[in-house]
Amino acid sequence: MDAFFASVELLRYPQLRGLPVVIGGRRRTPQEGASAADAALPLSAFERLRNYQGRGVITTATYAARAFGVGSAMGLMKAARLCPDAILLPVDFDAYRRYSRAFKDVVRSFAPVMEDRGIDEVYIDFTHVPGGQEQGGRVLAQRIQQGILAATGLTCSIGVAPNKLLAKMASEFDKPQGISIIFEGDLATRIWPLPCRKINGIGPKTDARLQALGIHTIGELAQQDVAALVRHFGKAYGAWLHDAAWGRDERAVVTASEPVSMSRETTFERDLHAVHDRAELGRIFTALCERVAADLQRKGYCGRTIGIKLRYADFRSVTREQTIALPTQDAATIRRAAGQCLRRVALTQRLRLLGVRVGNLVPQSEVALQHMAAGTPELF
DNA sequence: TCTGGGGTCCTAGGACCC
DNA sequence: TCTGGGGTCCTAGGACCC
Repeated sequence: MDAFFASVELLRYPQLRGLPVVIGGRRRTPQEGASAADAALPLSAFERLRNYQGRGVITTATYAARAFGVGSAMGLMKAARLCPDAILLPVDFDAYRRYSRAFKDVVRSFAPVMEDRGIDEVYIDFTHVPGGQEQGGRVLAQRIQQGILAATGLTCSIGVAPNKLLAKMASEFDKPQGISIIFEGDLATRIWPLPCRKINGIGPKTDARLQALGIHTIGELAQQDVAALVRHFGKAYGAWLHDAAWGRDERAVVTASEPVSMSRETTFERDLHAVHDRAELGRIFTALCERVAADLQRKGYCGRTIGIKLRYADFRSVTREQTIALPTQDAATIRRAAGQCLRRVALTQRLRLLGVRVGNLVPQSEVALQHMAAGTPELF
């Protein structure tokens, strides 16, 4: 989806169309849900980025804002210097999730073999869709774009290719509202000139290491000896880098999967000290455990591995986890295990973030009997 | 001007078992 | 006297993605 969060916001605030708008920072509270009247709010009613104080990053920026050099993951204070007049909107995940479901429903109505890749992205297997091969897939891609636009008012960009790796790259060739089709024979002309960082799976760390080796483009990566890549990056990742540079990817489109973990974390408005701010930290900690427990209950899962995450003021992170005998979705049980984890870390430095995670998940239907047998149905 | 929140997967060492 | 070869599970950290 094109600038997904920002595009959803523009649907309810059409008066912001064409203006620099960034989404980020504070979460929208339920009382702040936009009403029909908001569509007519005067521009002066919107908060400007220059007035923002505090922590937080941009999750999405409109294309008008991107022209100022602001973009995803950038700190809001930095963005405020680049574009002080930009309008700042708090995130509203409930709204984005509704639109996410809506566009995925449209996709599935055309092509049922769809893999969910988060809130604004999917992979689709066209192979067996009637008419999917017309004009190399362009006809079906156009129909999907039109269907999504009609159902949601949102635009998207589609890449069509022989595999997921290339399709993902192709989807970024012509944003917004583009369709790009890549054939195997296009590798040298359309993929190899791109920077290595464009490969989904090469992040900032690997990119820096590649650059240090004098490898900047995918074509340069492709020319490397596999053995040399394996020496530098390990057996599995080195071989994968070479395959990726040659456009090789055999992964299937996976239509269903079970969650592995659920977590909640929060960055404090100011750094907190374990002793000095003990009461406040304790309240936040318990609330995080309750939120994870509520998530598990709502989605029908229990987990055996309870963990915490801390981020110190200097941004170092540590994690601790503990695996308990029986999977749980009970807030007090999670709180107890997480509390034991917390006792195993040094708390002399100020903290900026605290998180609670439950892993090793199993569907709750598989757990009830275990707790009955153990005589602990209340901890289930 | 410090840098969100929710995830997945991988690695590597140690415990423990057969 | 020093020393097998699997295998699984647990833990901590890190890279990466949306």
